[in-house]
Amino acid sequence: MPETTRRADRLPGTRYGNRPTMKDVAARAGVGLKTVSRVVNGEPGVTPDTERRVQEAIDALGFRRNDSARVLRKGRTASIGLVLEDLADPFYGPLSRAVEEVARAHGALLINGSSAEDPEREQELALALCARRVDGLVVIPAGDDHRYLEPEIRAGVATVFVDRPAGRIDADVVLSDNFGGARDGVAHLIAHGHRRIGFIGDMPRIHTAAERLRGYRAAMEDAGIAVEERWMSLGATNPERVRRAAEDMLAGPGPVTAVFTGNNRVTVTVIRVLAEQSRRVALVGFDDIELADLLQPGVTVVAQDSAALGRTAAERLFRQLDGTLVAPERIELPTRLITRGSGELPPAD
Amino acid sequence: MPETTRRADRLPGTRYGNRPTMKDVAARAGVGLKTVSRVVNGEPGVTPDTERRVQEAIDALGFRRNDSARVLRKGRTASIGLVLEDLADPFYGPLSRAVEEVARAHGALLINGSSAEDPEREQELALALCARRVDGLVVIPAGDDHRYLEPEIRAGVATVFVDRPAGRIDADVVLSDNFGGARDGVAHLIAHGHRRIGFIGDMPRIHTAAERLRGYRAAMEDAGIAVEERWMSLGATNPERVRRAAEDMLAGPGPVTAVFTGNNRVTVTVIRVLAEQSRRVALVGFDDIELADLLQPGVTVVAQDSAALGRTAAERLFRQLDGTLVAPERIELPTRLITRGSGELPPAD
DNA sequence: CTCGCATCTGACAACGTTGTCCAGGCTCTA
DNA sequence: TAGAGCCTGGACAACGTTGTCAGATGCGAG
Repeated sequence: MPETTRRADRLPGTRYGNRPTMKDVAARAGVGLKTVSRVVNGEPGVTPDTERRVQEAIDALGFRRNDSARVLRKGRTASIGLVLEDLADPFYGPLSRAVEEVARAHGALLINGSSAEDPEREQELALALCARRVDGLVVIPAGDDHRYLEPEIRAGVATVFVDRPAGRIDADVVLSDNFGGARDGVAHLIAHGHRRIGFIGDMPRIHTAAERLRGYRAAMEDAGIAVEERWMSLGATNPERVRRAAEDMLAGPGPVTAVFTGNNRVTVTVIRVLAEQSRRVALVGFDDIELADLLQPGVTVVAQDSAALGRTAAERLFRQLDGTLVAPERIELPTRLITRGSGELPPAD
Repeated sequence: MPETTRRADRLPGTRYGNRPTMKDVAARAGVGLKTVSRVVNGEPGVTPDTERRVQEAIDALGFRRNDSARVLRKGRTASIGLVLEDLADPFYGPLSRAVEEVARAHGALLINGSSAEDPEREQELALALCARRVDGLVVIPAGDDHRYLEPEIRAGVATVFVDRPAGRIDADVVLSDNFGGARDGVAHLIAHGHRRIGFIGDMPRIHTAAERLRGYRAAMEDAGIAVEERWMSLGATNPERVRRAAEDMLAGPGPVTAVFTGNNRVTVTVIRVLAEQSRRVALVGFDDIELADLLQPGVTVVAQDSAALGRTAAERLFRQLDGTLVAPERIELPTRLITRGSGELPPAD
């Protein structure tokens, strides 16, 4: 099969396996080094005939410009970094994709990494990206102290935080209205007659979790309901703990008649638990989930627009790079209550 | 608030805003350039006292090694590229994450980009990554001719294709058993008494779609069932077309009693359509979907392990870089039929 | 006290590209 | 035909790092 390449063809040994450089192209085309550079970059000042000869040499040698050298010379990498929690989480896919699209529109590549919710790993990753001299950084914080980025920001790395605010530095932040969204969601349950309402969320050291908890408390207080300690479960990170927490608050005397869940992962687990109950328990979840409308009953959620979060953050980042922006700002995007049935169930004591 | 940094502190003007270099560190510490390099890279041959002085200078200046220059000198970037179709697709999140974890274990960063199913964009992206001198490339092909990668592969860029095979070049490929999975899924429907079975899938120019279609045809043929043209819909890419296709094959004389869907997006749409039908129609879908078990009925699927695909591909890529591998190979991972109810419904004529 | 050796340090070139600047050849005009 | 001006092409330095190699320093042994 003459039309294929076998790996055995590859030149062994030397670095990059003897990749041709502009010098090689110049020699082959019989022109100067800079002339090749001009052709490659589409700069003016090359006669059509010379350009053709250079182009032929490029094609013949399979030359490809070395962007590392280019970056070293020019000082801009045309790439931005994205540090997020977990790409496998359905919440971050669209966000990442939105950031990528904006980057692409600005001719930049996106490098991303997952912090796995570990502050140390977040720092390690962010600094590795800075060492590559990304032009900017979009960070979904795992930690709560970002002073380690001070030298980078001072050195000109555009930085925007998303989903959670930065810790101890003054920087651009784009978030959802976690407090308001949670308060509205819980108020919705109260409006449908519930008073014993459970809350299952992430560790309060995570800003979004703390804000949503605050929203829950605010809604309850507004309604004059005293929250009992056992209605709340914080830091339920894995499905087993969420399950136990849900079962606990559904059992015993004075069980909850409704549950507010603090994020999509918790919601999914709680849906399973509720499906096993004989009694109908109301549910409102933070974050939308796919197929929520097809379940019985449909799942009422407080939805945030993760793509909009990413897009807004990335656009702001490039405006920093343009020099258009000066003062860091905190942008809060609204959430949307989507009623589908589960949040409208009446209390079943 | 003395503990925060304001962007206004940033030095204006010069490239990178005056980022300190090893030279600056050396000057401040009163040592030679190479000594700084040694400290930064943890090379031996530096007295503790000197090391301390250098470290102090590094901290004082906020120095961070410029990896672009390092790459230029060393020839390895310790980064790999991933070209996939759409990060927002739940199928690719875990795959990407798996690749990232393997890369991380090898001390490499992951740069990824979405091709949006456009061959031209795939090529553009892959070559941009090569220009950055990534050490390797994991590609989920959108196009069917990858000869443009020949010079790169020859130059030593490790390359692995995932999910779909490479076109016109001989390279490592990791895929799911699309043919077998689809055949088993359709056979499962036949075993439950169905004979008029619909197939809704992607454009057959996409390898996975073609294979799954082939599996459908094989299962039908094995059972001695002549497939009617109007039972098949190929190239239904957006929800509207899928919906129409499903409605068409469910209407008219001799409607299908079961549907096999070719990917997760199609499955989701078809679930919606079936939910509106008065008659119970059986369904088996390719790709698992979240909450499939909680629907009424649960959705029977042919599941592929996207994380395993990513992990296998990345591991193979690093083995190429180790020099452990020689001959390109085609690795096929098995799929798994998960029965949840929708695929076990009897025909309702 | 001096030599030799081991240890530590630094000068220098090179990586591949781009920006600056100058040389040479051409055209056009007087 | 000579001079001015324009256009094209190329020599050279610089970007920040690392590998090479030779010099400096200190210590112990003879």
